[in-house]
Amino acid sequence: MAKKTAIEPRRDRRHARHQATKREILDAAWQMVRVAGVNAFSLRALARAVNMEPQSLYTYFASKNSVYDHLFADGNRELLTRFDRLEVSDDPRSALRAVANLFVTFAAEDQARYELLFLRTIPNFEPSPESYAIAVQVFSKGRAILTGLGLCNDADFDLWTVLVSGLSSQQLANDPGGDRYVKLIDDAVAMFAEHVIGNQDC
Amino acid sequence: MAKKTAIEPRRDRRHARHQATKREILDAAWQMVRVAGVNAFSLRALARAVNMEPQSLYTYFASKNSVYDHLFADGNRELLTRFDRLEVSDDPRSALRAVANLFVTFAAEDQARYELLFLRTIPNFEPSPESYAIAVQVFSKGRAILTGLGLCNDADFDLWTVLVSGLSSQQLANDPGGDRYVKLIDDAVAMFAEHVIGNQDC
DNA sequence: GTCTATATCCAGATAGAC
DNA sequence: GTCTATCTGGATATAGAC
Repeated sequence: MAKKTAIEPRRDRRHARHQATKREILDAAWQMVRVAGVNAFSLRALARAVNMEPQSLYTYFASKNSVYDHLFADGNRELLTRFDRLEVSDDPRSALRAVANLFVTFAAEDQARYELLFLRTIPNFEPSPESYAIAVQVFSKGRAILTGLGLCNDADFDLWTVLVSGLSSQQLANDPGGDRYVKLIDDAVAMFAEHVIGNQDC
Repeated sequence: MAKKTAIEPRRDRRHARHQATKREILDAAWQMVRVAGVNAFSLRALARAVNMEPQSLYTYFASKNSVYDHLFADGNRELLTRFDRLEVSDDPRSALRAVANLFVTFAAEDQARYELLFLRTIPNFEPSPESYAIAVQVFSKGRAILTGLGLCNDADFDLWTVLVSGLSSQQLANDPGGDRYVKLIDDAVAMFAEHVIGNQDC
């Protein structure tokens, strides 16, 4: 695709403009789902937010679910980036703390994003294969980090995800904007580390 | 209210019939949210399911959110009943296992019910004070059981809810209908019990 | 790429006859 | 208590002019 750039500069400029508008629309969409929730989201309201007629959005997105799909991909890309940037300590406990902090913070930041990425509450939406592939990358990255720390047991990894998803969902459901469950991260990690030590046969 | 029964039998019969129809409608509503999800639920479809015109439903429910509210109360009453029936063992670990099993089983049985009771994904719905009071009873009951087992620390109780909600949500999200996370309950309880022992100052 | 016009359908809710 | 009729507004999506 990149080789066309040199040959057709006009098309390239048009493409860039198109992408910029698309991004602008998606940013507005994020703001809307954050304010009103993912299930109250509508194309009409989105169009209003970007000063367009609802029909014009179809130049950028084939359907409402396509917008959801781009948001889904956005969110997963963001999470993947944070994982990639994470410097993993040599000390397993401190590394586990960092991973849990990263995930729970990401979750607590944005209820709508959490709902979109990790709960399946939107009636006819499921991510496209391309977007889902990013989610798989996120999962693999998390799994790889824990394997690197010497945690190779599948059930123990599942137990780990139980902890971080439990912390995340309780924080969002019972103390949105607060830190009641975020404060439990260190204790939860200590509990987990104590439990799985010596349990591995890598 | 009960004293009116003897004086006005006709009103009472009418009342009973009214309640029966209401129940029938709610049962149909449960079936619908289970099949299509809580967010795809509509009064028109509900009316169709019970062979009524949509407008007739307003004889029984003041609004769509009132239907949600009755479902919310239903679900919490069911959970409360199960807690009340639970025979709590003297052995703390075995009691904790039973509580976790009760809750996670309840959650895994019905994704829609879990969403309605524990996630807040329906745009303009929040439970009425009367319905919410039942949810509070459920929480108190759970808390009382754990206190009875010698767990009096607030943070440890929060950690407990993190575990059971994490098990529940992961089971529903990643292995609906299966037992991948249900199988982890005993291990999770063992981990928790080991961790909180000696941590209490009741 | 954006618009007007339109198609098609669905939603929640109220008024009033029977 | 159930119906018909109706209000009001929302939704996603397509066709075609400019």
